[in-house]
Amino acid sequence: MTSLTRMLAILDLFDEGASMWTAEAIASRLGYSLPTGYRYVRELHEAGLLRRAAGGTYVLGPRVIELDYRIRVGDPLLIVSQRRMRALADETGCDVVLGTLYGERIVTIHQEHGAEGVSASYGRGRRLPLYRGMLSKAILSALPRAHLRKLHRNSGDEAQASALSRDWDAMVVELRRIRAAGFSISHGELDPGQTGIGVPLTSDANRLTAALGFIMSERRFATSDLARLVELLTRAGAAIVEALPKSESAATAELLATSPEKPAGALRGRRQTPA
Amino acid sequence: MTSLTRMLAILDLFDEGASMWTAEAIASRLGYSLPTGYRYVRELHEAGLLRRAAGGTYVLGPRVIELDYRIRVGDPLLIVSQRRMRALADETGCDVVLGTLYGERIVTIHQEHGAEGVSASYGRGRRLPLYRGMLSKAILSALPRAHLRKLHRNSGDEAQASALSRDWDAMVVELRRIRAAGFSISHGELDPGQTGIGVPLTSDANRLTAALGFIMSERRFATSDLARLVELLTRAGAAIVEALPKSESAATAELLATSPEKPAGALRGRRQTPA
DNA sequence: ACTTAAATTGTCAAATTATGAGAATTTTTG
DNA sequence: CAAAAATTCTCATAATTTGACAATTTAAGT
Repeated sequence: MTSLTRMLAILDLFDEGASMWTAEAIASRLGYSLPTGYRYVRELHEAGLLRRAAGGTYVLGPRVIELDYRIRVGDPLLIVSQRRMRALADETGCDVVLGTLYGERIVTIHQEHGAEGVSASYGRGRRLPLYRGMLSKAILSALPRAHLRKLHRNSGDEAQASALSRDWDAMVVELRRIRAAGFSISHGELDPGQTGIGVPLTSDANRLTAALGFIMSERRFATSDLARLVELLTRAGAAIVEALPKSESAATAELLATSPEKPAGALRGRRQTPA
Repeated sequence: MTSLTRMLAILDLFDEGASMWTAEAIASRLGYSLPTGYRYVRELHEAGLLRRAAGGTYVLGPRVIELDYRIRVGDPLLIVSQRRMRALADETGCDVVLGTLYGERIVTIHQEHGAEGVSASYGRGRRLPLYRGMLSKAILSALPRAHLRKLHRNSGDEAQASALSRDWDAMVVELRRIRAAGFSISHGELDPGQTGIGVPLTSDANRLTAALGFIMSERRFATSDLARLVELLTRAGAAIVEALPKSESAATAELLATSPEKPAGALRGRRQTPA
C-alpha cells in the first residue's frame, strides 16, 4: 500500500460517526506511528482538507467547501443536469435527485426540491445504502454482471441486511426485471411514507453510472400516472447523457495551460484537434 | 517536497479556470513523469476525489460532495453558526456570510440569504480576494503582525492590485483602525452597488480566524443604523465563539473509536478525563 | 509568571518505496 | 478490425519514507 493511499484513508475516518479526530487517535486507529500520523495530518492540513479545531483535534477543512463550489460550477454532469432537474421539479412538484456510483458507494450528487416533498435520507452528499432505495436499484440494474458480482462480494454485512441482496440469484432476477422495465420503485425503503421512482443513466463514453429519480409522498403516488412519470425521467435522462461533453471539447482548457518548463514535448498532438 | 504534497497539488489545478484535466496534462503541467502523473491521478480517483469524465479527462469527484455533506452536518463551527446566522438574516433581511482564512486564502464557508439581497461574489465556497471586501478586511485586522507580514510577502500580484495593500505601512494603519473600530466596511469593493459590514471572529483555543458579515444594497445601507448592525454582528460573533466546543468535549468521539489491533497503548490517558 | 504535561516536530539510520524510461497492454476511435 | 491513444507494467536505481527517540513548542494549571 502506498503512502498516498494511507494518507487518503484518513479522510474515511470522517465519513461516519466522529467528525473530530486528534492526530494521535488517527495514528492509533489506522495503525500508523505517531510521527507518521502527524505527518499525514500536516499534509492534509496544509492542503486545507483538514482544519485544526479545539485542543489538537482536526475536522474537515474549508478546502472541501471550496472544491465543492468548483464542482457546482464546473462539473459538466451537474451543469447539464441541473436545469433539467429543476424543470422536472417545477413540472411535477416532486423532489428530483441524481445519484452516482463511485467505488463501492452510491451518493446523491444533486437534488432539486419540488413544491411538495421533503426528503430526509436523500439529500445532496448523502451516502445511500447499496441495496435499498430507487436510486441504488436503478444504478445496480444497469451494472454489468461482473461489476455487480464484485460489489456484492465486498459488501458483506450490507448485502445481508437487505432483502434484495440476501439471495444473489433472486437479486439478479429482480435487477434484470428492473432493467427490462427501465425504472425502479421504492416504497418507503429509505423513508417511511415516501415513494421513489428512478431510472438508470449511463454513458459508456463517460464511464458514468448514475440514476435520476423522483421522490414523492406515498399518498401522492397513489394517484399518479406512473407511466407518465417514468417517461419524464427517461426523457430527461437521455437528454442529460446526450448533452454531456464529448471527448473533443474537453481538451481546450489544458492546451492553454502548458507549463513554462516543458512547453512542447509531453503534450504532443494526441488530443489536439487535427489541425 | 513529499509525494503527498505533489499529489495534493493536483487538486489546485481545479481551483481556477479549467475544470477538466487529462492525466497527461496534469503530469506535464506539474512537471511529473507520465507514469507518476497517472499514479497520482489513480490514487485520487480511487479515493473518489477525481472522477473520470469523457475521453480520459478527469473532473473533481463525488467524494468532494460527500465530504462537503459531512462538513455541513458535522463541523462544529458551522453547527453553532448556522442558527445564529439564520436569525440575523431573518431579523435584518440582509444576507449573512461567514468566511475563514486558511493557508493564504480566504473563503466563504457559509451564507444565509436574507429577504432582500442577492450577492454575486460572496457565495459559499467562493474564494475571496485577500485585500478587498469586508470579510477579508475584518479577518486581516485580527491577524498578528507577523502573520500579516508573511501573507503580504507571498501575495505579490494580489497585493499590488489592491489599493489597501499596495503600501504596507498605510495598510497597517488602516487595519489597526479597523481593529479599534471593531468592524470593517466595503462599499462595492466586490460587487457594485453592494455594501458589506464585517466583524472579526477569532478564537485562540480553536486557532480560528474568521469573520462574520452582512451584505446589503448600497441603497438600503444609506438608511441603516450602522451601530445597531455592528452590534448585532458583534453579539452573534461572540455567541458563536463562546458556543464552540472546548477541548474537553472533543475527546469523546475518538475514545469510542479505538482500533481492535491496538486497543490500549497509543491512546494512553493524555486526553482522557482525569478519572 | 511559572511549572508541568501534552502536542507537535526534528534527527537520523535502515529500508521500504517512489520514480522514470521504456515496453506492454488495454481501451478508444474510426 | 486496424490504428492510435490512454493507461498500466516492469525493473533497476535512487530517493524518500519510516519509526524510535529526543527535542521543542504549545497548552493547562496553579
